[in-house]
Amino acid sequence: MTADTTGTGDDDSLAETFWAVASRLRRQTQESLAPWEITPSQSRALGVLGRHGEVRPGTLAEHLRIAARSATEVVDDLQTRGLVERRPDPADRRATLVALTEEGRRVGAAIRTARRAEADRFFGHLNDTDRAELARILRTLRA
Amino acid sequence: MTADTTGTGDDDSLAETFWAVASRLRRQTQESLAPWEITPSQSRALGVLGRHGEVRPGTLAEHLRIAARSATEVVDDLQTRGLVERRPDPADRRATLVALTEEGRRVGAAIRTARRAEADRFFGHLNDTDRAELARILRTLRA
DNA sequence: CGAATATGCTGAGGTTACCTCAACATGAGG
DNA sequence: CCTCATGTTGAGGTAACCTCAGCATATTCG
Repeated sequence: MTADTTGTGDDDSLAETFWAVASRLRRQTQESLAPWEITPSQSRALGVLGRHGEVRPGTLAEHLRIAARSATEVVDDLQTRGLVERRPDPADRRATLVALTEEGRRVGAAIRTARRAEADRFFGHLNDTDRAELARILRTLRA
Repeated sequence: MTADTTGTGDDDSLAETFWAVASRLRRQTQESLAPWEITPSQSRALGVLGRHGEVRPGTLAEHLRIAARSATEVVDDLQTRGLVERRPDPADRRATLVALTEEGRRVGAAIRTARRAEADRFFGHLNDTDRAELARILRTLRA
């Protein structure tokens, strides 16, 4: 994974600055993930599972915005790592439910904490007003 | 390419909001690139070449922050599309210089314009003060 | 009810954008 | 001129996606 996926080198418009910051944040986030040897995708999946409880691969795929087939793969990986388990969906015998294992819950929580700490560190360089301003402005851009 | 490469699903801290915005911006940028059927990497390379004139593949790689070998590939692609050409480096017979063709210059400029317009549209939802604030705050985060 | 059709998962195999490693040519310093 | 460094590229690998096809089950409808 490299710096700036979006096609901008090093000049200086708002967009460029934005991507430069994004790149820094991504790098830092990635490092904070390293201790668990988990890929971003996997971590994302853990997040979804933590928030939604057991879900079917297809649903997971929607949340991750990837194809259903690809979710199967992510689940496979997490399963070999012992972080999730598959069980039959009692409501539909075609389907499978993916659920966190005890270990998965533990790791998921640890990651969430680490990520939060790391984000605080990152945005901690700002004073409170700036942080609030940034949040407000970003929220309007998110729409 | 998917939404949020960094492993965060859908909750609501500053970081999450930031990535949500990033994702929107990336998507939009990508669409604005579509007419040229050019990948983000290639567009990045065109940008570097536009800014630096002729460079060696190795130098290009540094700017793109990818391995030298991978730069060779990007150059190959641009060359088959007729956007760049390779010529021997008169100063060092091991080396090659990569330069924009006329067409490459044309396309590069067009892309730059499109990208700029698209960024204006994106950040245009903000009023002038907010835009300035955002720029300032992002610049401090870039450090 | 039974047939047609839709849905959920996954095997097989492809693509893209990277990577490393080794080969080869040339440059530079002792 | 011999050794070591440097620049590019062939060969081959990987991660994270993708589509398409197949199979099992569910749902709908005549």
